[in-house]
Amino acid sequence: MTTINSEQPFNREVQYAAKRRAVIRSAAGAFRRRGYHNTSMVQIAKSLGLSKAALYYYVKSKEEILFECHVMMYDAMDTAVLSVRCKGDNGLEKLKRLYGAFAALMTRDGLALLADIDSLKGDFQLAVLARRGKIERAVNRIVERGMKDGSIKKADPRITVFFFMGALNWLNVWYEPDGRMSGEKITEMFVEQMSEGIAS
Amino acid sequence: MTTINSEQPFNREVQYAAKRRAVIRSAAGAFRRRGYHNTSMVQIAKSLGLSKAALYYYVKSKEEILFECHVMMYDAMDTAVLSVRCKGDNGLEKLKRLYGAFAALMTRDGLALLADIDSLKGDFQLAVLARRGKIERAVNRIVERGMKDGSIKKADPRITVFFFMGALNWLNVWYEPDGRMSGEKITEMFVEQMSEGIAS
DNA sequence: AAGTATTTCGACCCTAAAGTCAATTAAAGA
DNA sequence: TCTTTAATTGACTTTAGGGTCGAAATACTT
Repeated sequence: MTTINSEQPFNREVQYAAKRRAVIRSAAGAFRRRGYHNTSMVQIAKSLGLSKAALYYYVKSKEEILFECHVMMYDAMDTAVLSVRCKGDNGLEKLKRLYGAFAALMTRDGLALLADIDSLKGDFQLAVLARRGKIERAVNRIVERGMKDGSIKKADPRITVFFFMGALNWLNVWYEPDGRMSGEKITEMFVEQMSEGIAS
Repeated sequence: MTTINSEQPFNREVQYAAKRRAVIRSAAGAFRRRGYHNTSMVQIAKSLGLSKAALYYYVKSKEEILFECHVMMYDAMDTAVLSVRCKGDNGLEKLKRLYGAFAALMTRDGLALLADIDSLKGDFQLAVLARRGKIERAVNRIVERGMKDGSIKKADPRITVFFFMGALNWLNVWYEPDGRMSGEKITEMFVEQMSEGIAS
């Protein structure tokens, strides 16, 4: 049973999981570029050199792929929130680092913050809404903290957050990895722009 | 032929055009709320008290509806650009008024700046891309002008425009006409936020 | 090499929803 | 009231694309 292989990275489960992740990531890119409904399972399959049927060996449904795309992004965002929380900067500094981390997820890691939440039904949608709410609250908390400690100018935190998170979302739509401007540069400029708009 | 009726607003052509516009507007709202692909022709029809077949008396296809939604918005934006151009303010003031006008189109007039451009094929898509480009260039020009006259701080104008236009786009997603905050208030705060981020 | 488990595929099924049409109803004009 | 044209419909056709299945291929184990 438990041979030496199960300790190595190339046992069955690990490979299965890796391929599954590849499916999700590839689909995420296609969804970002063309949208969920304009991307067929056949297209996703072909871009991986597979047939459509093979896809269903790794995934239960197209909706599940979309769900996992969201989960992947929110996992990464949660991590970013965690990594920012501990350090002892003021609100603005925290927010700048967090915002930069978010932007980097898109420009560097190829993740996408998909808006397509209405294409998810029932529990899938509820779960994603819950995670989005969690992130939103975390960002709100940092902004409020910044308003208290005087590093961020006072305003309605919800609108402030909607504003610069909206800008980030739009990045999904127009950003092309091979564009003339590098992801790092864009990230940097976004942080700058956000920060200039809210610093007191 | 040309009876007195054709001078009145209730002749045939005018009514036809009005109903057609009603179809587009109603669909635009549904597209904004649930997305293009999550809205069926039957839903659009029922929300107007019509059958699906009747819809096709006013419209050639679902894609045409989406196209007209875009056109309606870009017409309104073009008008806003025109109305801002003549007056002799500096770049920042022009931009503030334009941005406010854009936001008002969404919060007051129920128009939507739909992102769903990939659901349009061929000439439809080309036409919309052309109009989007035109608006983008107009906004860019104002920003550049503002950077020249010193009212807007120097930076890459393209990124700057993407940034605050993205925020505007995101408004489509979260704004609900019956929400706790009024459209006027939101518009005002958006202008403020944008302006703070770019004024020199 | 044989046997077993995993992975992949071609061909098919099924359904939601776009789109059509002949027939009916409502409205306008005489 | 009769005629003509506009507006609307129920019932139908079509199709894209998600999802299934049993068989074939490939990879692993002994």
